[in-house]
Amino acid sequence: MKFAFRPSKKGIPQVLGELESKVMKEVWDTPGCTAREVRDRLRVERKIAYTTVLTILDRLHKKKLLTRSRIGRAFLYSPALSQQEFDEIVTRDVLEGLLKEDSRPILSTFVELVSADEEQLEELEELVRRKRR
Amino acid sequence: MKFAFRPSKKGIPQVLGELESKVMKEVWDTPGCTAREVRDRLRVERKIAYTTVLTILDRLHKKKLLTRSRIGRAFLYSPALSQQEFDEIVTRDVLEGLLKEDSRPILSTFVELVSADEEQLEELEELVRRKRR
DNA sequence: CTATAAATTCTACAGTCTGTAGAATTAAGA
DNA sequence: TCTTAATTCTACAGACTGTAGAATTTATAG
Repeated sequence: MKFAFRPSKKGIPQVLGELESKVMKEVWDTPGCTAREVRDRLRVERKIAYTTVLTILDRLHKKKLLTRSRIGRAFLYSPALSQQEFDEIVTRDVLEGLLKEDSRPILSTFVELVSADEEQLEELEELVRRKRR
Repeated sequence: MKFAFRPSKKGIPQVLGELESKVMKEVWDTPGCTAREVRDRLRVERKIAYTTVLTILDRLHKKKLLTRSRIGRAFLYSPALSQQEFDEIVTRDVLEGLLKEDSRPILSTFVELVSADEEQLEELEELVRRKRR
């Protein structure tokens, strides 16, 4: 995968477009669904053309985020990765991307941010301790 | 600032375009320089039109990454932030962006990546220890 | 075996971002 | 005032995303 991470957004839209994110969400919720199903579920929220959904599904497929198989005349779309796997890859890529730079300031900023929450800091401490032995 | 972070790139281009990055670099190297100076220095590497450089300087100015003041008919451009400040903001924004999500997997991926390097891990441990008291 | 309905594919346009640069305009100094 | 350097304006291309109509393909009902 090769993506841009938008820190100002929240959730999947940090990495995909808004509509792409919604479509991924639907497919994660219902693996093996058809374009029509996705379209119908998005329709609940707002008007959207069937072919718009098709285009997005196709683009996500080209990005290798969805797999598909033909059943009769329709495609069934499924996620290529679970959302957990996806999140994990994003986190890993972003952190690796950051750590290409001089790691000092990154470590210190990370600890600073984490320590805004006492529990997080304890968790971090525990993780470090475990690694250290 | 509001930017996209491209983990696959290295350095400033993780956040700015390639040419924008080079221009920023020149201005960081020589604060208070003119467009012509920047253009001349980029020219050493490859052919580039003066107005192209002007456009980039103007865009960086609009993005508030450069300040400028008029001297005679020309603008003098200076960085709005030192490169250290810039890097710091990027790191902070990216990490804050990540930490909007469930922090558990982020902490654990972070520790995992950091522990690829013994020294980094020690540094992290020290930082955590210091916070904990 | 063919017509119809459903599905896909193709094509296209808009808006944003970045790279690129010519044309027009402004203004300093000789 | 004229020349020339500098800026501003405008524009286009390519990537990415949102949007959707038109054309084409295909499954299946009759």
